[in-house]
Amino acid sequence: MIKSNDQSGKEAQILAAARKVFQRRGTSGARMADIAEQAGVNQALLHYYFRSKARLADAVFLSAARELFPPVLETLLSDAPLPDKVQRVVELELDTLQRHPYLPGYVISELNQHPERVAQFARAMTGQEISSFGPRVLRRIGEQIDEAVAAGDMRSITADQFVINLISLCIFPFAARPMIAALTQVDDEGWTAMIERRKQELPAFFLGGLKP
Amino acid sequence: MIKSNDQSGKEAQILAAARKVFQRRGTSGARMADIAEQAGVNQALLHYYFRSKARLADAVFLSAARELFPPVLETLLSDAPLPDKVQRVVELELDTLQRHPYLPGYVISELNQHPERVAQFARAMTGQEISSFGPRVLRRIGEQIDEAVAAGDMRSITADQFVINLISLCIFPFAARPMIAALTQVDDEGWTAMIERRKQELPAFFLGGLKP
DNA sequence: GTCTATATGTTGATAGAC
DNA sequence: GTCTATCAACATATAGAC
Repeated sequence: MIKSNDQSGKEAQILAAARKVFQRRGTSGARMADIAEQAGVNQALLHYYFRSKARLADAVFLSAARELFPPVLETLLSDAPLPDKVQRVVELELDTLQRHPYLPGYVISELNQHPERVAQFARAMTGQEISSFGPRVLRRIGEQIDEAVAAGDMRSITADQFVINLISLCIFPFAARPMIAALTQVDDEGWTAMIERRKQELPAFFLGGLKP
Repeated sequence: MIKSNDQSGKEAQILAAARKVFQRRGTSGARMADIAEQAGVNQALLHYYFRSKARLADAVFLSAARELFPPVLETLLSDAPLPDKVQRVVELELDTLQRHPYLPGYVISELNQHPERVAQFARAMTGQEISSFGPRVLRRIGEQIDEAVAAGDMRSITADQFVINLISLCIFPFAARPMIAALTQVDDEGWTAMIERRKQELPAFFLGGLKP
């Protein structure tokens, strides 16, 4: 009965509020006062639960990083044929990002501005060290590429360029949404429509780029 | 003889230092003291020349935004055939970003975290309003796509998806460099090599994705 | 124009009542 | 566990000498 009075879920409220504020303002731009207000609690309570801004920021970053990549990496590691994987990754990622539009920009900012985040990111990819996971994915994709190339179904491409191209096409539009929206002059509805079209067209575009 | 004593170029020194610090730390993360130190001048001098941190940050952002996009947009607007444009944009952008690796992450951060930047960005695209420039580029590309489709050289694709795909493939790897480097476990040399390969392979990949 | 010294304002964090 | 009040540290900005 240690945290008896926390059925109200203050801790969860705080974390949710922190997610919102950190993702919009970045770690340095976020204010503890704003988080407290957003959570509807007193600022002192943030420190009671999370001790410091840095720790709270760590918690938020970790959960964000875990949301962004592991599902994709697991899909890429599965036994499905390559074209199916592409199809699934596009759907999975675009769906996730439509629900969490600020995630990519936030993760990119953090990773660029706070070097220590890189190691945290690596650990967040899975329980294990990235040293095993990243390369394992790339090896698996590489094998499948080799098969497809041997069968005459695909031009040769390195596994890392394959993966980089795929996630670039999925994630960048969300990270750069303000730019793109300005350039193409679309409002929120137009944006949603554009993303929906993208879900359908992207797999064909991506796989077409690899035809022999 | 108003700024007689500025042949030493203190103002330029400050701006250069500010660029460096803002691009690495973001607007909120950057410290005026760090900029002063980096520039080798006193902190009061920053205010003498730029009045406030906000104005200095504006100057830096503007120059960064101007470096990132206008050359690409002008290339896309030119009279060259579509495949040539793709080739040129890839070279141009990858070269620029190799020289300024932090640019994409910085611009993305700013645009996501500071809403007022969006309007500044729009103006920075060219002397004119983006309201004329962005759509003009898209219209021109759209025409060329239509021609290629009519000639049976290309699958149909909207002009905005065309441009989004192209800049995604060029810019994202730099914005997400820490992620990608962690995933693929490449060091600085490996990174450079990967980008060089990319310059050669990307145009074919991109155009291949549009074959009928 | 450029510096030192200092004022002013924020912000993260703690003490202590309830 | 949760709050109010307050502290200590830092960051931006200004005053004023040179």
